[in-house]
Amino acid sequence: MLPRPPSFWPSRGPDGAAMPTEEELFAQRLAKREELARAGNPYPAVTARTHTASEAVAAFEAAEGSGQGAPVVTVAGRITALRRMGKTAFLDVRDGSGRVQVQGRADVLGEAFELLSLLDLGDFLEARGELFRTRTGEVTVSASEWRVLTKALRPLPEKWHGITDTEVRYRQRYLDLIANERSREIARIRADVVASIRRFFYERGFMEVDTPVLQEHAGGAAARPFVTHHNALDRDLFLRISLELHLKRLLIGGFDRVFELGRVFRNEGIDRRHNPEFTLLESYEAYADYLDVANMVEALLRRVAGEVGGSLQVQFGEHTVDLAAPFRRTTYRELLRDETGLDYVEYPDVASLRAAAAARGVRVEESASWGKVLDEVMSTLVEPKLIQPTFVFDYPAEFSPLAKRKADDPSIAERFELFAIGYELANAYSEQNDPVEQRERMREQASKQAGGDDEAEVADEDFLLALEYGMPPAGGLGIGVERLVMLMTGEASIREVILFPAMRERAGRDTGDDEAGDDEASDGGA
RNA sequence: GGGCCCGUAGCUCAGCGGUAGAGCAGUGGACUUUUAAUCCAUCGGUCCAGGGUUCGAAUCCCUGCGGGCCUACCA
Repeated sequence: MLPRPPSFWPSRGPDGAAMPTEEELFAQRLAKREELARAGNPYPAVTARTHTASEAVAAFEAAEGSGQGAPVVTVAGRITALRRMGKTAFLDVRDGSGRVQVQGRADVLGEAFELLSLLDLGDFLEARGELFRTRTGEVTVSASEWRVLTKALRPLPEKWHGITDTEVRYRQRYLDLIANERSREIARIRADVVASIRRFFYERGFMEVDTPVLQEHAGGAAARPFVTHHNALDRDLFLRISLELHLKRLLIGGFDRVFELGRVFRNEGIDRRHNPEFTLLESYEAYADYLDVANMVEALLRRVAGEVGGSLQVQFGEHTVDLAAPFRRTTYRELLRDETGLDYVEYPDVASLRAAAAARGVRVEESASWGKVLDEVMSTLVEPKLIQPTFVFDYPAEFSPLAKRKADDPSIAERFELFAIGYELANAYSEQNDPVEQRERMREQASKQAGGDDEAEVADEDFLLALEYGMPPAGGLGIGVERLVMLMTGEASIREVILFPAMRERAGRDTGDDEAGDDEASDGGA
């Protein structure tokens, strides 16, 4: 359960009525805050820190090694443990670099020692003093002076079980980060993955760009968009579902290598693998085709894994994913035939294909198109088996409207998807740059949409106009960053790799209390 | 959307038809080298919400809210 908002801030007064525990804890800390304020500002703007926690420890060890005197340091951080024992106290102080112990002694601190009783776990503290090593060997700051940098008003999660309630972990991620080392580690790995991706593309001469999130048409993928409204223009706009069509406009504009790491939004369900907003990496390279892109993706994954985890053998559950060996390469038709015995060229119409799918236990909606049925067979029967990185080349052109057809077989698109640990990691094409063909394909999709398929591509006339000016042949790539991070961390849920995953709206707060709180607030001046 | 599981103190959990519990945190006390400090004492509950069954409900039933997993949907 979540803490309630401090609607009780206007204290209910010392009427002796039993206060709820949480409120009582809050009130105690508020009182300590007041008392600290009498001795100085409990929220000063500047600190006099000279060393991070880990720097302080290192400085002492260096001095020790060279026989110099013990350094005097000022450290600052959050109090994560507090051991008071009569006339001595030990505090664990944690900052972004790590932890350092601070000792306070009555004979050194005098009156300031008594004020230590106003400290709680969670407060931020600054302490200055000489470093020494305790009897148990720990490098410690012997405080000659200290002050509070931030008084915390709510208690931190319990010190060794931490916080496990998944809901609280997601809704109050800061508590999760305080309590759970693993959550901090995942966040860092994600940051490292993104940084590594950027370095990779920079080194290859790609330019990073930003394209609009609010769009007239949400194109470039098949997904339901979010709709919003622009008041001044009095017009509905869509949140983008991909980056594709704007990046291609940049190829037309003359930038040969562009990429974007951008948030996209898809109005779909939420589950272990899907979050309504997620980060997409897309890159476009002129004068390259999808085979060039495949080679690049392989290099990219190795690079990221090497930089992030140091190993090209990535553990995922019971599986070890090997990124070092050349990735398996197969084709859509061959893979499907090998895994299910279904050769789709033998089923050119929906009815027969549907029957073949049903014979293999795959059932689809009545309205499903030929491509949809095929995709369903693939994703339920084949994709989950693709644990090791596997390139699947040459998708049916039917459901690849933005890809170029193969020169020797127009029923096939120059497209590949890369799979690992059972799901799609990357999707790439030799990009369709024939404006006539592209217009036909988009119109086809648009009629599907008119026919009730609200996830079909929309015809983006502005994009088609751009295409008519000529786009160089190019290889394009899309990678779901969260899925890549899941692979790199071994996490099975996308919510673990998104700091603030989408959650339902919180339940209405306890009846009556909010109104009462508001009344008190509005009556506050009376 | 469907199925299963969960919701008890600030945190982690026990209790599962008969007076609401433990550890940690808090408060008071002892303690000048602790580090899950220790020891003594103590405060703390809308048992998610609403309805029902029952002499009696945290416990059983129904509904709702929130969460998790599975499934469906999902380029």
